[in-house]
Amino acid sequence: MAEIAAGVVGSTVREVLKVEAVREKTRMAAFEARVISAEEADGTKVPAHELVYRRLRAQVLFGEIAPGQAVTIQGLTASLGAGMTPVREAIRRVIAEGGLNFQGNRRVSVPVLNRACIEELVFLRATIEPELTRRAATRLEAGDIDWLEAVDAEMDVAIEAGDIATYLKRNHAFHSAIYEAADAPIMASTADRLWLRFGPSLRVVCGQYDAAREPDLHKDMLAAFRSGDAAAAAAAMERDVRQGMGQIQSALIENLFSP
Amino acid sequence: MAEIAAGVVGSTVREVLKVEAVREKTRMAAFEARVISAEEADGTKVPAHELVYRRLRAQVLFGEIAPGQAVTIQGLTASLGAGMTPVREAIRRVIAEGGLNFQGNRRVSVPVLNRACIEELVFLRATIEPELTRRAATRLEAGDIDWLEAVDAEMDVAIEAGDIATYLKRNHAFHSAIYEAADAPIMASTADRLWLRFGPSLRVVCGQYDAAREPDLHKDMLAAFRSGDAAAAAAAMERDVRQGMGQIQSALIENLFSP
DNA sequence: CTGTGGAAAATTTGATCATATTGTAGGACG
DNA sequence: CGTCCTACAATATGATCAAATTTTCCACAG
Repeated sequence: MAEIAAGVVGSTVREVLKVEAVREKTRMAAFEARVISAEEADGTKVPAHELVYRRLRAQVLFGEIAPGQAVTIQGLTASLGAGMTPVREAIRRVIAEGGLNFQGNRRVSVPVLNRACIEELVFLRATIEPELTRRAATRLEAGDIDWLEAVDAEMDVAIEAGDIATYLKRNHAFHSAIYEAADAPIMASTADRLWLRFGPSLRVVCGQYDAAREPDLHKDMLAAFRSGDAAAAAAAMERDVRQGMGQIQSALIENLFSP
Repeated sequence: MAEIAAGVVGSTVREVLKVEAVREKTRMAAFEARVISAEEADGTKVPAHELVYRRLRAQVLFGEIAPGQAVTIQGLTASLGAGMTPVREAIRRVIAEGGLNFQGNRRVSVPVLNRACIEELVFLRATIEPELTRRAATRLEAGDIDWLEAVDAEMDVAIEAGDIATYLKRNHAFHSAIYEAADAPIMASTADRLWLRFGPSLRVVCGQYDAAREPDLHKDMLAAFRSGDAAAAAAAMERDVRQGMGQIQSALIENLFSP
């Protein structure tokens, strides 16, 4: 065990992650590369603690670490090839964002959603995200909407192909881009933090429900953006939020006694 | 400087803070001691990084560090007598909560509010905090309301005496207790994080406006709690939020060009 | 003879620190 | 005015200590 760890630690996190960072020319690829790459878009170096944070956050957000599963410092130092200090800082950040739970006995794990939490999340999301959408609607330019449409199309392809990982990433990218466009950093970070709470459960839901049967509210939103109808876009976002959270709630109620 | 730091570092943060923790029998004292003490209420030890975090958070929240002022790791290791690792983790946590700003050139400072931020905060607070109050109203018991009333009374005394530090702490304690009583952890943590954003500016406001001239909405809230009128309590909270944020906005507009 | 309970050792994991390395800012110098 | 240099602060590592969990093993009752 010690020998294995020593072997991994030999190469820095920067080198390990550089290999993964497949740089492409499309905007989407650049968007994803930002999570993994050792360099920022402008070429400045990204510190290790930041890289570890982004990787860890993505792992939680996209359900790579299952709800209830424990996260250990030493496990991350081994799997990411980083030192203890950066890993520690990354974990603390994600805990502060609600993506991880700090149990009293100094154990850290991914929180498990219960019914009360879902109700809270529905209230918060249904309040904040439509407002962000309303603001974004007045600021999005044609090129931005084109990109949103492309992301949404990639999402549909992923659904068709049963590629859950890509579906989750594109779905988040779609929403996240709208929040960024709203030019309201506090609300955007608040909304993004909520995603960290229900993200881990989304993957569980995916296998259970046929999303294709529900109306596609992303399309409504895009149409509203095109016609500059902020109220309609906000309304579509609220329905999208309620639809998604409803699916999580249904799935969790069924699985309530079957972990 | 190095000599001074060395002198302080000799004693651990635990010992330094233990001295400050004047344990009393009143609930308010216990409430405050929790921030500083080296032991939890049940006697379990609190790790240094947690203590540093609480201290730092309080310093930001109550304006002991002014908006715009820089925060350095080494400064905190010296002033709190802790090692670098715990300080580092605490800073990351507060940054993740929005109480500190991580500037690209690896500088950390207390963010300065601008008009756009205040508008965001008004929207979020005016949405979330009344909802928390509504929930709290159905759960607060007579003893809890008694305590809230006592805290509010202490706040009035502090205002009368011109003791801004105590005023800010009691005001926060009043709101914080309501949020905790709402039994909605996600919403409560969201609301508490927002306080971290405008807290530093509250102290600036205090010197400028005569709060006594505005209607005392805490009293309305308490009356609504007593009569079990959740809607009235929520309405009072919303007015209280708008009143407070309005004062900040007025003060900042005046001082806009006079730092 | 076997299964259960509990205590103690062993292992894993977390917390903290001292120190080496790296990057940045601001001043000195051409 | 731009470039280089120095001092300082942040980043990152591995070592060390402490806490908690897991495993092991033995005694004893059934």
